[in-house]
Amino acid sequence: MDEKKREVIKMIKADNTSFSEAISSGFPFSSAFDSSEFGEKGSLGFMDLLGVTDYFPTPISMFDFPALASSNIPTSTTTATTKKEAMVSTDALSNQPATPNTSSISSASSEALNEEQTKTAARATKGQKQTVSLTIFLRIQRPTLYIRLKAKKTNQKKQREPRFAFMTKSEVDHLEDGYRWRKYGQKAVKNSPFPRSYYRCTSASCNVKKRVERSFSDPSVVVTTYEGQHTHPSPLISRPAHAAPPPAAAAFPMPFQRSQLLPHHHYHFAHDVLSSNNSNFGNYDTLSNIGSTTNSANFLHERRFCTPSGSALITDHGLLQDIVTSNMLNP
DNA sequence: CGTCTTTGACCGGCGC
DNA sequence: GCGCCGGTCAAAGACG
Repeated sequence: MDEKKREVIKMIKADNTSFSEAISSGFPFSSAFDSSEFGEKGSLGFMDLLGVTDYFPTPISMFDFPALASSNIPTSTTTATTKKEAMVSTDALSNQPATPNTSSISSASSEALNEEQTKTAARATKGQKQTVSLTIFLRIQRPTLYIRLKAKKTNQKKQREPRFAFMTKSEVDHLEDGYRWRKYGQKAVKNSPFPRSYYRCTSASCNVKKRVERSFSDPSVVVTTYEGQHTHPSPLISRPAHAAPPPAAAAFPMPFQRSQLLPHHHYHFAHDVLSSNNSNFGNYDTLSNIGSTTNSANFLHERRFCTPSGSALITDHGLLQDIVTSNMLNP
C-alpha cells in the first residue's frame, strides 16, 4: 500500500474524520481500488446473495464488514482473515490493472460520505446520555481499509430513513434510475466547488429523497445518496414474467433500478448503518431491492456493494435465510 | 397547462 | 446568543 492510501486510512480511522474528508483530501480512489479486484469468478455477489443472479451475468463481489459493538473492537485496522478475504487476494489483485475505459470508486456508507452527517452522529453520541453507541467498521475493498461509523440506538429528535449511497463515474449528475424525481433544492457544498442537489420522488405517497453531488477530488465521480424506500414500483420499468425476483426483492422496491443504470458507469454501493431503527434486517430490505429490475443486458461489468454488515449476510442465517439462497451461501 | 428546475429565503441543529 | 451550515420551502420561470 502506498503512502497516500495510508494517509487516508489514518484519516478515516480518526474519530472526527469522515469518508468525505478522505475524498476531499484528493485520495485517488480510482487507482487505489482497482476495478478488477473483486471481479473474479467465485466471489460472492450481492445479487447472488439476493438470488437474482439471473439478472446479472457476472458475479458481484462482497466485502466483509465486521459489525461489532464498540466495546468489543479496538480502533485499529486489525482484520480477521475470512474465507472471502482469502478469495480476494490483495497481492494478486493489486497486480491487475483497472479496466482501461472505466474506473472504479470505492464506496462507503452515506453517513461516512457525508461530513455533516458524520459530525452529527458524533455530536449526538456525545451529547445524549441515553445514547448507546455502536461502532461499526466498514472495510472498503482493501482488507486494511476501514471506515468507522457510529450507529446509535437513541431517542433522537429527528429520526432518519435508512440511507444508501453509491459513487458513480459519470459525466451526468442526475443518473437515470427508473424513478421520477423532482428537484427541490440545491446548495453549495462547503469545501467543494460543486453544488449538491436535492431530489424527491414525485410519487405522492413516496417520500424517498436523494442527494446528488460530485466528488471534490474527482469531478468525474458522482455521489448519490438515497434516503428511504420507495413505496411503489418503478414507473418506468415493468418486470418481465420470466425474471421474477425472490420475494424479498419483490417486496422492497429499490430506490434505483439496476436496468436503468448506465452501462459504462461503475456503481459502488454502500449502506447506511445509522438508520433510525438500526436494524440489520432493515438494511437488507433496502439492499434487496436491487433485485427489482428487468434485465441485465446493459448492466455494468463490475459491481461492488457495501453493507455495514456484509459478513453477516453470509454468516447470519438468522436474519437472511429468507433472502439468501443456498447457492449464494455455497458459491 | 402541467411538470420540472432554479434560486433566494427560511428553519433547525450545533459549535463557539 | 450568535453565526455557520445542511436541509427544505416555495415562488417564479422555463419547457414541452
